[in-house]
Amino acid sequence: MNYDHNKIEKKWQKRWMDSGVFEAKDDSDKPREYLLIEFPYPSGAGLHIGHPRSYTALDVIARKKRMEGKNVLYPIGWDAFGLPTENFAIKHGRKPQEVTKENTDTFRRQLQSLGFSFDWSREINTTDPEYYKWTQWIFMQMFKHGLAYKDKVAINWCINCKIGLANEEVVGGACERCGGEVEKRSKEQWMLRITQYADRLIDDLKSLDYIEPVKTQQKNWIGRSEGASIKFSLPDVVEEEYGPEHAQNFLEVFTTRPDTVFGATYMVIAPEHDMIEKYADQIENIKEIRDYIRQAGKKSDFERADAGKEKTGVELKGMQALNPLTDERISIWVADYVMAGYGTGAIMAVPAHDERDFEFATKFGIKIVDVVEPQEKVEGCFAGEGTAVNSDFLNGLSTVEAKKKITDWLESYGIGSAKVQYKLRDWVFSRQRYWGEPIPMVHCENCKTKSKYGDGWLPLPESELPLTLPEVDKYEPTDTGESPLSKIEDWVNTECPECGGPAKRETDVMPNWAGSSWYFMRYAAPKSDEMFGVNNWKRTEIQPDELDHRLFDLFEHMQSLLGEHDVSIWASGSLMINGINKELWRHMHDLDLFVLGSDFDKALKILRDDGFVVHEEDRGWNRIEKDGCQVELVPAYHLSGDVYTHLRDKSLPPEIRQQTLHKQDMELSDRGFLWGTSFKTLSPKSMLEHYEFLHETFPDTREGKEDDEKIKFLQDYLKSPLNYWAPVTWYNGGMEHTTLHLLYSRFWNKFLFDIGAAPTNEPYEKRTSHGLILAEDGHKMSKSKGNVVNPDEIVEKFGADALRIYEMFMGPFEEPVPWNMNGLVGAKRFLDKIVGLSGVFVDAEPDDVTRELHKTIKKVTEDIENMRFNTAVAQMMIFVNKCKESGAVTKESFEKFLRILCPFAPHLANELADQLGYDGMLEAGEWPKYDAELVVDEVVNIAVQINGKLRGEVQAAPDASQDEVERLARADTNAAKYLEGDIKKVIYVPGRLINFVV
RNA sequence: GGGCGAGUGGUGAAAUUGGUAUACACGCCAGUCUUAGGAACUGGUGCCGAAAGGCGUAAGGGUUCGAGUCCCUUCUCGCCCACCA
Repeated sequence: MNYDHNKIEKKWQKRWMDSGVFEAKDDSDKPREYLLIEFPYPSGAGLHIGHPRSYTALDVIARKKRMEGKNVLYPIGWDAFGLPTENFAIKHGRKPQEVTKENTDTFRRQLQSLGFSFDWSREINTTDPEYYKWTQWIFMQMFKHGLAYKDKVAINWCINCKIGLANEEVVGGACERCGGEVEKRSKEQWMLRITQYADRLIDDLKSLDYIEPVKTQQKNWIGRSEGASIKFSLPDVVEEEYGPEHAQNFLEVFTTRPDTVFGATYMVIAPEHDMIEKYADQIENIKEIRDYIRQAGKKSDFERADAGKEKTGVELKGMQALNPLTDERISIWVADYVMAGYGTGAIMAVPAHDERDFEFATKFGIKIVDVVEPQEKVEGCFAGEGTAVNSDFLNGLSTVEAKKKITDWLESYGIGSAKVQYKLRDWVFSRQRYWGEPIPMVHCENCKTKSKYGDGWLPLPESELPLTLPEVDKYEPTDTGESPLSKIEDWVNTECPECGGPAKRETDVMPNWAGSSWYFMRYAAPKSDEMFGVNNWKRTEIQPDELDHRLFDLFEHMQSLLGEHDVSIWASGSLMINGINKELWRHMHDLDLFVLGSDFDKALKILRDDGFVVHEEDRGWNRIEKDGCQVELVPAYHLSGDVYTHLRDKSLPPEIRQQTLHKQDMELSDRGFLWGTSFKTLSPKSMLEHYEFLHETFPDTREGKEDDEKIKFLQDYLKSPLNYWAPVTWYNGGMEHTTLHLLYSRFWNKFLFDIGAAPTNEPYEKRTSHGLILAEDGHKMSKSKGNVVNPDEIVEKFGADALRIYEMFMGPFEEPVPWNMNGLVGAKRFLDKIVGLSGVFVDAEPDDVTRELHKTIKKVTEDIENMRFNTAVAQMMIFVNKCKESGAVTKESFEKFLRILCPFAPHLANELADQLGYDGMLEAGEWPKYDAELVVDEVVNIAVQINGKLRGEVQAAPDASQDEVERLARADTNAAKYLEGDIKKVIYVPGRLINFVV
């Protein structure tokens, strides 16, 4: 029966909006559930038919979870800064602000027409100054913590877009956005030190419920490899000519196979390597080398990376290196198969055990020495693991053993050390564009030497945020690479926040990954002026005194000393609370360090050797002094699961001074990073308990009094919406964001956690991914191909419910599926059939209809949780077919069915329930439960097999005994024919089959 | 070249994870109806065969009473990365 979808869909959308049923409460006795989809970029093209796939999926989950009694947050917003809008605006001579408003209006209307249960009261927009105020605030914190820095780097420059691109935005040597040519340019850029978080970004994946492909892609992207760095000396360099600063002339390389160093018969440096110009006088064929470098520079990364092409290179004449193990002189080559950006930009080449080196050595006739023997003989190059040969004291060792031994050896002679290397690079954060967040930094020549930050760059005072984007008439980028903002003089020229003198603003803006790196937090408190603080807590800027500075330096010095030796240190509780209250400096006086138990003696030795005075105190405590600063060092027996904290008051008995924090308190804790320093951060909840404990036990001590304030802060903090909602419980999005947005936002979240602004170490507990919707021709939908499906037309003709049902039914959620208009017709037909059922009800329905209903409830309930929406819809179709077939269903059964239909087709389900006289909205009702006894059939078909081949079928109860089924099977005339010989064995699977082996 | 994923009717796909292969839907064929609609309804629809039966999950081999599912070899397609030492 056909129904007027347009009329009923509008009606219910209005009711949902007016009643506010989908508005989440910041405080509730119900369990919380935070469901998140990637907020869209409101492009001028309008909503893509692929958007609703992800949105419907989580909408189904959100609606079901609400009916199951959860307090659900399912928010929506706009990731609205970015190039396409800016380019469109330039082309049409309009303001990006206006274009963005139009686009978001269209998107909002389109999304609302699909009936998603978003909490529209929390709608956010990254281009809203009240929003980007906090994006700027976060950047500023990063700067203050040394994670944002300016650096002159070779960047990817898109000639067409006139913009610097992150490595990730260069696809196959071309610009990801416009497909245009990309060249290398050197420019001062703001960089974010994401590499500092590389280890944690990998290690913390373990505890997360992300689908495997996401985890492996992130791991591979970060690309951690463990190996060693080795210094090869350069015997030909004449020391006097290069002065004392060059007394240590060597070429350093990184290798994952230090065990093969005996087979290193030559070395290769990247064309960009600085030793070429440094030793230009020494190199006899410098002209030839420079020619080669020039040619290599002309090639794009893409051409250079073309693995199929033949290797090229030139030998440096007049310079050789010394293999420290064989004492042989080996040649040095420049070749573009070695890249400047990875490791040291130089390698030791072991042609016997590396395919690239093998190819190169074969071409240029360089000696090849086998130093690893494989298990089985192989031809040519062998890159695997085996047994060391021709390697002096390594001979006979396995690859793993040899790596360890040679690394120790290198370390003991000071010519190498174990090293971890990453593929991940720091994040180029500047864009020479207009439509982005202004970077809230000021450059003051006068403060260059005086400021604590050193290079003249100063953050704006927080009170000046947001630094709003000035409205201008012309905002086209320039050929020179200057940002459009640089032309607005009265904006660029400003006062220095430190000395009041003339200063200039930063004119680059942030990339559009910035706003999306923390938006999930903004949803928790979309209008808050105290986003990362609460109530009356004032985040006062405390000026560090001279002692603070010295402590700070000392602390950094210790860190660099210990870090070099791979000794882990954590700062103590006093620093943890500082992470939250920002009153960092005050507590620097009380700084303690925890040192990993097993490394404690080593740490002491290193510090003693460096001139620290170590006073042994009681119970393994050590006070360390240098230059008038004191730091306490405490062994933390982390490996045994406990970490100790302590009180300073020596008059107290030791067992009270030293309180053990149990492992369970540490659950939410994690290693953090502060000024390049590892420390252990407790969760705010553990901290609160800790301070409450101290406060109650020692109310009169100095710390006990201060704890009042801390406790109040933590109590407020724990009540804050951000703390309530974080982390996101389920985040669904595209695989294409795995190594960009998803990684960036994990990085920002970790940083904010470390400084106490975010309550959790990880932003998302669970991550799933949807497949693309392709065009009917199986290709990607694109305007240029003219194969784009318009969602407005679909909603108009078939209705939002039909579109939702179809998108859930079309195939497995995580797989790409081609769009098919006929499939949509089928979905509409299914809905019409339901309307047809709704007419007449019976007082008593057949048993099999009831059983089918309970099976359906069970299957739909389970399938939604596992995102198997296609089979959930199929099962609902089976139920509807069953009802039609038997022509009888009770009102009660049908109503239950409407409740499980509701997440998929909410408009129709509500309309029909309303017609039945259902009181209120289905969304406010309960999710139906199934009766476990009714989900199994009374009688099932049991297959009769002879030697595994199907020969008959009998009916029996699912739990029938083997004897009974065997008897029935023998009575089956068809099967009996095959049962004449000896029966060797009978296999019976209850409710499934019986198999006779004859 | 590396990593991940996938190959099942004419099509999108199911298959309780080792237990009756092709559920559900589309399409197609035949029929009914007329309010010609992107209609509805009924029946049929893996292949060969008149039937009995046989053959069928990319190809080949293996384990098993039994394999779409597990193991080995090969091929094809998709996505991501790509000279990462």
